[in-house]
Order: sequence, then structure tokens, then C-alpha cells
Amino acid sequence: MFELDIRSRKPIYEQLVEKVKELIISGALRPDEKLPSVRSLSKDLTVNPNTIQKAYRELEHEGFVYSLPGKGSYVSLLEEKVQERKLERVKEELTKLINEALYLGLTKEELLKLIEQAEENKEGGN
Amino acid sequence: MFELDIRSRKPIYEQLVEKVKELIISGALRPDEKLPSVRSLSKDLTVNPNTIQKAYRELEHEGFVYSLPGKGSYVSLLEEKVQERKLERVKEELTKLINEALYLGLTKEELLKLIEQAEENKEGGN
Amino acid sequence: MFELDIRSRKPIYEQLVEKVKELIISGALRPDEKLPSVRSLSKDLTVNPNTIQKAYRELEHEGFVYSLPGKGSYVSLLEEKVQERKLERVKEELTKLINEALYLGLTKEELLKLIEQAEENKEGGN
Amino acid sequence: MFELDIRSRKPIYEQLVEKVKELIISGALRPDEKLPSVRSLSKDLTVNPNTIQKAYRELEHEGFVYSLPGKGSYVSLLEEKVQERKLERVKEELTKLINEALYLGLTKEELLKLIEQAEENKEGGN
DNA sequence: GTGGTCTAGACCACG
DNA sequence: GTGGTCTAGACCACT
Repeated sequence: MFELDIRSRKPIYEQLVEKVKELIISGALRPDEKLPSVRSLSKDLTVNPNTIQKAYRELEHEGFVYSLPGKGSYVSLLEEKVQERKLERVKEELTKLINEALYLGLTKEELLKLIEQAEENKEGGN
Repeated sequence: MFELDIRSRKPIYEQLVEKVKELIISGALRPDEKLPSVRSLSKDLTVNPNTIQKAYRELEHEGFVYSLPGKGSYVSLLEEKVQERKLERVKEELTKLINEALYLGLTKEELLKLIEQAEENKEGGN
Repeated sequence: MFELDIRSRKPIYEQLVEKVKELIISGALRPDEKLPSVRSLSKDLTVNPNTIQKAYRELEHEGFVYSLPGKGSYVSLLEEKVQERKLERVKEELTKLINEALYLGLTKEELLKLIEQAEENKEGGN
Repeated sequence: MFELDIRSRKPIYEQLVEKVKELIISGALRPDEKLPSVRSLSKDLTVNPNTIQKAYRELEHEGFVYSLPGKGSYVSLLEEKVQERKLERVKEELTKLINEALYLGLTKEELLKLIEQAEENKEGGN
């Protein structure tokens, strides 16, 4: 269900965070749906429980997941308002980063390429 | 030398930071070149010295400037390698943020608008 | 410097997070000041490095601290704007929690007591 | 039975959630009492069934209500102990948030205002 | 030296 | 059974 690239230089917990986000946004994981338990996922992916826990905690921080101690971890509702506010923040950060990138010599064309790659991933993920 | 828009809602120190960055990237300010002292620039721009100080400190943070206590602030070396590494990181972060934004419902068109606005600021700033 | 109550049921990393926050807000720790390294603090407090790391990461998440890999962890600037936005969020959350508490039978008097205790801690911390 | 303010900027489902909570806490709705069905309440309040559904789901989340698929939604037992535990947790979280708010510059007076507003809402709701 | 990631395995409170 | 915390100790890339 969650395929990871153990060889990638990108941290495992980060890969997992992104995977889960994709599944939530694409609708594959629905609000209030239960995520695999820390331990079971740890076994399935042959990854240490702490690493899974770290990913789940990060997801909770970002509001994509909530967890009930003793029960499990679940997909958050992500109401429209909250979603809008998040988008606002992301746009602000994006503006800053784009400026940085342009200053550092990134061309507009390269920027467009990044966007298109992201779009392909998005479609591929559904 | 450093033109500021006092009426802009963007903080003065932030404007100054970006101006200096541009001048460094464009090559107008060369490595090890001395920046104006806080006090002289404060007088020239009729801006509070604390504001200048804040801008210089930020530039130092980001590695564009180094300062010798009691002597002044100087343009960093910014060797190509260092710059390349920075660009690498910025691109990684950008990819993440773009993904996030698309997931949260931002359209490609809105993304392009953000980029164009950034480009205008860049050109307008020179 | 950072006194912890190892016997408390409150997690160690959480105690540390709160201590550091207090010191930052009270001004005892100033912007850009370097925090003790993960390892050194780990030895001083005879606490596992992972626990310190967890606290620092949490502080970074909340914007009180930034860390430069290979260099160290530092106190953030906390510009006014950012601070205001944070306060907005905290106020919203507070309103919700106060409602919850009233519904669950907490009296206004008990609420006031909580506030006064918090105030005392604040003064005591300086 | 459940009066809503359609003009309020507060979401209808949220208003409904709070109303039901009040009625439960105040004792007007007793344990194991059946709540109106989603469809009947939808007609009475001339509100979309999905909105009612969302409110009931939220109430179930928070433990105020349990639902038997195909039968209906019922008021939870809410034994004193359970309620006490909840209050304990809410108080802990409140203490943290109050600290945070004071640190971020909120005055005691503003805090009191938040509490009084909450109290008015409570009274106004009954 | 620094922060960041990860494994292995333990204990706790809660449901 | 669950999530949450913690220890002990390892490796990495970077300064």
C-alpha cells in the first residue's frame, strides 16, 4: 500500500508523510478512515516503529491526521476553511521560495518544469 | 544606490535585504566588497539604524554577507559550488511546496501568476 | 540552566519545550543566540539525545527556534507580524477550549484560577 | 428544539454540535435517549441532510453520542468518571494555551473578555 | 564538532 | 491491542 524507496536519500519518514498526503488528497484515504497501526505498518514495511511514529506525528502536526491514543490514527476532516487557510500559508511560502530561486539564478523555464513534474506526479498518484 | 519604497507595505528591512541580494547575484556587488556602514546608510536612506542592522543581520544569516566586528560588513564569496548547493535545496523545497499547493487545490494558472509576480518584482527592483 | 522534573508525568521533551519558550519570551534567550547542542544538553541533563532532539524539533515547528545542520540551533527572530498571527491562532483555540471546559462543568471561578496560576508562573520565570 | 442562526458566520453543523452538547451537559438530553433522525431533523431545520450527518459524526467523535447503524443516534452514557477525565485533559490543555497566550503578549483583561464571551454564548444558547 | 535519521527494544496509560 | 515516550547507540552529511 505504501511503497517506499529504501535506497533514496530522502528520509523514510518523509516519503511516508508525502505518500499519505497524496492518498488523502486524492481521496483514496477518506476522512475518519483508520490508518494502519504504527506496529503493523512497521512490520509490513520492515521499518522501525519509531520511524512510522515520526511520520504519523508529522502528519498530525500538519493537520492531515488525528490520533486517539489507545485506538489508532485517523484521517482528518480537512474542512474547507482550514484548507483555505493552509493554502494561504503555502502561497506565502511559495512566493518567498520563488524569489529565492530566481535570485539564485533559476530561470522561469526551469520553474515551469518543476511545476509540470509536480502535476504529472499528482495525476500519476490518482 | 539602494532605492526603497517607503510607502510599500513590505517592511523596509525586507526591501533592503532583497535589493542587496539582487546586487550581489547580478555581480554589481563583488565578493569581499565592503557594504556601506550601518550608520552612513541610515543617514543616506533616512531610515532608522536598527532597520539597517536588521537587514544586514538577515543577509549574514543567509550567507550573502559576512561582518567583521568593528570593521564592517562585506559581500561573501558565494562560490559557485555554494550557490549551486543552495539552489539544489531551494528546488527541493519548491517541489514539495508545489505539490502541497496543488493538493490543496491551487490551479496551475494561479501558480504561474505567482511566478510572474515574482519576476516582475525582480525586474522592477533592478 | 534547564531544570527538569524527571519524576513528573509530563514528558521530558515537553518540559524542555516549555522551559525554552519561557526563556525566549522573557528575553533571557535572545534572537540568534545559540542553544546548547543536542549532545551537550543531553549530557548535562542526563537525558537521551533523541529526547533533546525531539524538543528542539518541536520548537522549530512552532517557530521559536531554527537550526542549521552542522552548526547548531538558534533562537528565532519572532517578528511582530508572525507573533501576531500566532496569537490569533492561540486565541481561536482558546475560545474553543474554554467552551469545552464550560460545557464540561468548569466554573468561571476555576477558569480564573487557572489564569492566575499561569500568571504567577510567568512572573516567577523571569 | 434546536434553534440555529442561519445568518451566523459559524458553520451550521458546528452550531448544531454545540447545541446538542449543551443539552446533554445540562441534562435536557439524557443518556441513551434517541436523537432525531438525520432526515427528520433535516426537514425540521430545513437544512441539508449532509450537514446534520456531519454534526452527528462530530458528536460521535467527541464521545457525546453513539450511533447504531440502521437504528439511529443516541446520547452516550457520559459517566461521571469519563467526564472528569475529559475535564482533566481540557484543563491541562487550557493551562498550556493560556501560558502561550500570555507569553505572546495577550493581557489578562483580554483573556477575561474571551471567557465572558464564551459564557454569554453558553447562556444565550440555553 | 553539529543536527538529522534510523534501528532495536523497552515501558506506560488507555480501550 | 493502540499511540506515546524514552533509552542506547549507530551512521550520515555538513561546518
